[in-house]
Amino acid sequence: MARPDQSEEKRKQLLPVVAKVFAEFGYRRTTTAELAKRCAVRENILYRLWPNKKAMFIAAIEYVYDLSMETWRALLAKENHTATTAERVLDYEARHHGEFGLYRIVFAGLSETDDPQIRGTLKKMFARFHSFIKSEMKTHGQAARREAGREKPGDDVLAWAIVALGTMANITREIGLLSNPKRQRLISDVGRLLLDESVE
Amino acid sequence: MARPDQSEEKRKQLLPVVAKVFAEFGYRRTTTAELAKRCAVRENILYRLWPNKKAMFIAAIEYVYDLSMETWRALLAKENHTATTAERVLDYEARHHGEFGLYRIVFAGLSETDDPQIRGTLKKMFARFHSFIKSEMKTHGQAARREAGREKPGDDVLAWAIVALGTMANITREIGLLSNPKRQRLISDVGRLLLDESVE
DNA sequence: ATATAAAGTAAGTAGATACTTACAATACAG
DNA sequence: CTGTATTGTAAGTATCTACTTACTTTATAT
Repeated sequence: MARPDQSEEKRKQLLPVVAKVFAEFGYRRTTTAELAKRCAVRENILYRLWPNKKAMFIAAIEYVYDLSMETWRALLAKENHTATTAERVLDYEARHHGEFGLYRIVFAGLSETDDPQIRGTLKKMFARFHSFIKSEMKTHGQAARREAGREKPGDDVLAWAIVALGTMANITREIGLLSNPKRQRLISDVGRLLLDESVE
Repeated sequence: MARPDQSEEKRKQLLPVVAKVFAEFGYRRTTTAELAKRCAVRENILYRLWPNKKAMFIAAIEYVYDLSMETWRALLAKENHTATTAERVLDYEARHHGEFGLYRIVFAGLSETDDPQIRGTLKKMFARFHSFIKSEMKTHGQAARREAGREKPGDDVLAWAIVALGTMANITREIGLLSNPKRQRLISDVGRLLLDESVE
């Protein structure tokens, strides 16, 4: 009868651009006009693909998360007998920090946590990230016994790790991700572990 | 000649209210109209105390940070021979998470990191926070030898700690706080430490 | 070819919102 | 008392921005 609907393809095509703009400007400061301009379409075309700006943002969070996960999975698929998968992910993250702008979008989302949809998306994302890491820790565990001898972190780095715990604890509180007792354990047990590490 | 200028007192009086509103709504979503309403004054009075909205926000970050530090210092001043100062701060943080809304304001700030003033304020704040922790770690070090036996964190908690490292690393990148190599060490050295902890 | 729905263009609108202005009331130094 | 600077009131303005509407063009299935 008429032209076939290519909305899905168009969405896939524009999403990387949309995500990039949100990563650059955050949520509030990103205007639909700017989104349209960078996508080289008119605003109403964006509104045919997504119901509103919030939906565009949520799509961006998910896109950028999927992209990160894809990279990690590809890393893990590579055969490498000198390092566990968990180690490989750590090495990769240490070198390629935030190249997809994941965290800029996460921070933008954290400023919008009173929106239940955005909070829910972040929550799901962090939970999946965490369970991914946890499952990889098991693989690491089996190999770790064989290979001892790691770099000892200095006090400076350990102190940053403690700041990290405090910050993460607040993120999980903000998005309702961890229960109070689990958050307390995160700070006090791991914190104590790091404190003790600083003297041995 | 005329009435003495009481701007300084008024600023001090309104700042807690201003900080609370920013913590509730983030930066962009906080309107000057709402600020004025909650302060029970008219907008132009706020504009006599601060040149613009951004200045109000920066003042709020500093206020809330000072308040946290004050609480910690008070904690440390208390004599307590069963725990090191570092341990007391950890215990306190574990229990009283973000009661001053510090982190909500920090997240709001992280969405505005392309503003050099806001980025600078955050940077200074995190740096001071870190050096405070680092200096307390030394005190802890001397006491830790005497008292062994801490709670062993489970894999679940350790995995969250690794997520925390990744998140913190991105925060420090975002605000230009840590050099690339130091960030890499944060993730790989402490990450490895935590991974190995999960099996022993 | 042509009916039909999708893709694109252009302009507009209603509501926010950061910041201003003009003016009245008040308190204090002299 | 009184001139003066501060404090408070009230209204406004210029700009921005999420979202819409009305319309034209284009591609495709029959």
